[in-house]
Amino acid sequence: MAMNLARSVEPRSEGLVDALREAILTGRYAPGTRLVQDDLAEAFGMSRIPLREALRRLEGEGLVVISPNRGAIVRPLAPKDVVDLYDLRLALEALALRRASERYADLRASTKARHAQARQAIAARNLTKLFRLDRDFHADIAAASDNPHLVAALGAQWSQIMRVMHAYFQAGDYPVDTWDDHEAIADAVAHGEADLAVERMSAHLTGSRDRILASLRAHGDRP
Amino acid sequence: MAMNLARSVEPRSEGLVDALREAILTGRYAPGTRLVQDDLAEAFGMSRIPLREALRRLEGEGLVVISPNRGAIVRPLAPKDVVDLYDLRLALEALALRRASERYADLRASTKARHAQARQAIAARNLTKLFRLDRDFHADIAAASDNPHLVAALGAQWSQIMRVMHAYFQAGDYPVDTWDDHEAIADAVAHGEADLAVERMSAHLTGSRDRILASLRAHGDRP
DNA sequence: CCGGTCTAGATTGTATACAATTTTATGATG
DNA sequence: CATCATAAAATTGTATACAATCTAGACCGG
Repeated sequence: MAMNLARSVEPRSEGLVDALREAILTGRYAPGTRLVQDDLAEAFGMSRIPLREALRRLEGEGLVVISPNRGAIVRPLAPKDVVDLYDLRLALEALALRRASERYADLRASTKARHAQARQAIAARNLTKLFRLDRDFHADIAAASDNPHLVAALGAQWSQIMRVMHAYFQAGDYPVDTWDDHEAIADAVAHGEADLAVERMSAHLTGSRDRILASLRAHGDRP
Repeated sequence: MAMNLARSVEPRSEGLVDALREAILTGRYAPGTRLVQDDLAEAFGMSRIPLREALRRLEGEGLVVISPNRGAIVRPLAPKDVVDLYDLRLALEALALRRASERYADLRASTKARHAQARQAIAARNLTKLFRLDRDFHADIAAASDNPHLVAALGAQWSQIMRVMHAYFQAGDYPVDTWDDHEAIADAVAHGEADLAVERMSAHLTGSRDRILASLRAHGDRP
């Protein structure tokens, strides 16, 4: 019986993947960083076996590059990646918006709630929270598309863009009109106006991208 | 000084990933199949350590699902996946076509060459070769987009769709007008007519998808 | 016959140990 | 000083062994 409410203890490598991914997305392990197995294994208190499996997992996700006999590094990022990623992202977000609009998905309430939270987070200079709120909006749209494969593709994109932001952003750079944009997009979706929603998303993403590229040029091209 | 022309012997797990992926894409390991580590390790003549790493890699690619303490299975496929995958794929292919059209990428020669090869492959009933020729066309468009992230996304899609085709196709079902479609699309791209290319691609993919869905309904819903 | 418990077998998870390879340090040589 | 050869150290790759967990079947009371 004892029906395992605590859920069988997950294998070491499970939580490890999440911890490593988190560290990579937030830039604690910056692009290009060498991931030495002995060091990481000691840092996480386990042997290299589960660690290596976690690295392979992340390799499959595109966050890590592994060269035979030479080890793993956090996948590097170049300015062109920013352009390419946003180009791809817009195509994915547009599809998600169209599918969400078809069913008049109403994300207005949750979007508004996040807007309020964002104000607090801005006041508290809580950048981590801002990232999470931003992600939640886009994740909601993805979920509303009712297409798990699209959700996965957008998730992969988000990971890369998160890395870009952490690599090229300074805390102050977070655009304040993000949350107004979100509300405008949610409005369009709720009214089934897909084209309008896509147009607004396009402006939103272009602005975000250009801000990253500008801050990149300002702070030096050598990230 | 013996400069390693033979390229350092790649680690066991490298070739293994390719071999496993191949087996999954061609349906030799059908969707839902349990991947028992001991069996696979023996089959490939190695210990479970490199094998497990290969499975993690494929998990990251979305080809395999691993449950803690219960093992890995080939990721299942449902009819809805076919719809979702093609929906996503069209968005990706459309983006690739637009970028390729911007630079008037001329894929007409290689496309025509493949058309000729396809005729031979059809005569020889070489289904594997047909798949490869089909993939090459779409890979060429992806490459012409000059966006590695888009290439990766399309590659992931192609993997899943390959699985679908092998799961739901009979040898005879390969649509013969595929190669005419390809030539028409390449023409449009070479003339920079992106909208036309996308329209043709849309028709091409819709036809392909519907043929899969039909053959699915015909041969029973229990793949 | 049904549902539940228990144990044996099968299977996965990981630490240890060692082999293979690459990188770094060293010194010899021109 | 630059360049190459060589040895030592660091690091990755994998087999073995064993612990942890799950699965299947035997058994039993109802």
